[in-house]
Amino acid sequence: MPVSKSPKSPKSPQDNPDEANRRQALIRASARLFREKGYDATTVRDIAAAVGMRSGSPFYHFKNKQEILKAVMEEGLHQGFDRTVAALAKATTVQARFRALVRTQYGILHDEGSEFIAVLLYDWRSLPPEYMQEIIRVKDRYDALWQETLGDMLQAGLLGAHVDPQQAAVSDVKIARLMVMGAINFTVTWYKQKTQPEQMDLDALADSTVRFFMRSSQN
Amino acid sequence: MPVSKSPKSPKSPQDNPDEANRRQALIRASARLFREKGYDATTVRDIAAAVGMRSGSPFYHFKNKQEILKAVMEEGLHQGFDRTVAALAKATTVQARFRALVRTQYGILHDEGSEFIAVLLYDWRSLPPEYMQEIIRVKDRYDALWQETLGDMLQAGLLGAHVDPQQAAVSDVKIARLMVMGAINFTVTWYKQKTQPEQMDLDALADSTVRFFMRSSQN
DNA sequence: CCTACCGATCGGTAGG
DNA sequence: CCTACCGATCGGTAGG
Repeated sequence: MPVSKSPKSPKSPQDNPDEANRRQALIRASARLFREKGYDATTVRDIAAAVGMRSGSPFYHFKNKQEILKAVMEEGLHQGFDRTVAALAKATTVQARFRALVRTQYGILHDEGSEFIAVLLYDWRSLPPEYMQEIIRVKDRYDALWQETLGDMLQAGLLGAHVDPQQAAVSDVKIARLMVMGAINFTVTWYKQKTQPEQMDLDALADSTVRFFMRSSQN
Repeated sequence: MPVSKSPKSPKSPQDNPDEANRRQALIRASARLFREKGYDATTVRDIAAAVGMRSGSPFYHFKNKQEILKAVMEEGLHQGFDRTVAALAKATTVQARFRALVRTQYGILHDEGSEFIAVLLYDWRSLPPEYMQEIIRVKDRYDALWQETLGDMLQAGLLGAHVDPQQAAVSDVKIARLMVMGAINFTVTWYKQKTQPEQMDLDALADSTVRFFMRSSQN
């Protein structure tokens, strides 16, 4: 029995490749718009127009606007996780892993077409509470990638200003992660790419960041 | 010629103390609501209700909703500036000035009734572009307070992981400020006070932050 | 500052 | 996925 050719069942988006593509297009366009104007200030009509649909059609792919936000955040966490794992895999030393984490996070936050995590950071409050748990669970796995490397750094006395490796506590690792990731994530509020020629690019920004946080060996 | 007792001229809010009070009440209530739900998700009706007014009455004090947002941000910058200057005045050493900056900023961000700067950080995008210039000018003076102390710290080799005091460049100070303030400001996204008893209070958070960023003398 | 209201917009739906 | 639409809400105003 051949599968019907007309896409009439939105039950499982993965079933029909065309439908999955349209769904992905909606997620990408939404991420861009949310990042630019914010979730609340972005209209379903804006989203529809961005992918060449009419105003009611996004609801064929998503139950409501909040589901779109959730999908954007999930996409961001999955992409971010994958990119981070891939970057870590290529790094051999602790220092290299740290560099990889920093540089990758900047890419995740500022690369063109990579607006998902910025949306998560900006519009977390707009996510319905019943979705938060689910997102947090994925985010925890993400944070764990950092926690491990930062813990190694602390124990080797390579991170921060003057933490004594001997008495590095668990809470120190957590604080270190919150400070380092906070500093990096906060760049979503001020860093603009491709504006001026003298503008720091992401490589330079990552270098400066690593230099600020990481102790050099000969110190 | 005696001044009319009935408040009928909203031209200069400072003229009538009652009017100025109501205006302040609106700003404070708006800050709390914006901080909680975001600017877009907060209704003028919400704001009015929070101070016991009817839905149209806030427009007696403000031209429109955006003016309220601007007023909230201005209030935050002025309060923040004053608190920071006062805190710095009491500090004698560079280290003490750094501690003062960090602890004060945490208070500015998380004290009850001090939601203004958090709103500025969260809802910057919602501010009409024509107001941004004005706010940025005040913010620059604010940042300058940090820049000076952080510059001294860098030159004394007291800040960050391994910056060589001999070759500290101007851009290093700026990066240092962006990293330190970024880490602190980003706490608006995760730090919650008074939830659990084991929850770090602001003093502990400030201590951890200082310990992470500042080099101790005997290092 | 209230009453009474309006025009516009927005998320969402029915029915094909 | 489109057409056609609706109910609700929202920022803002007139007139006192």
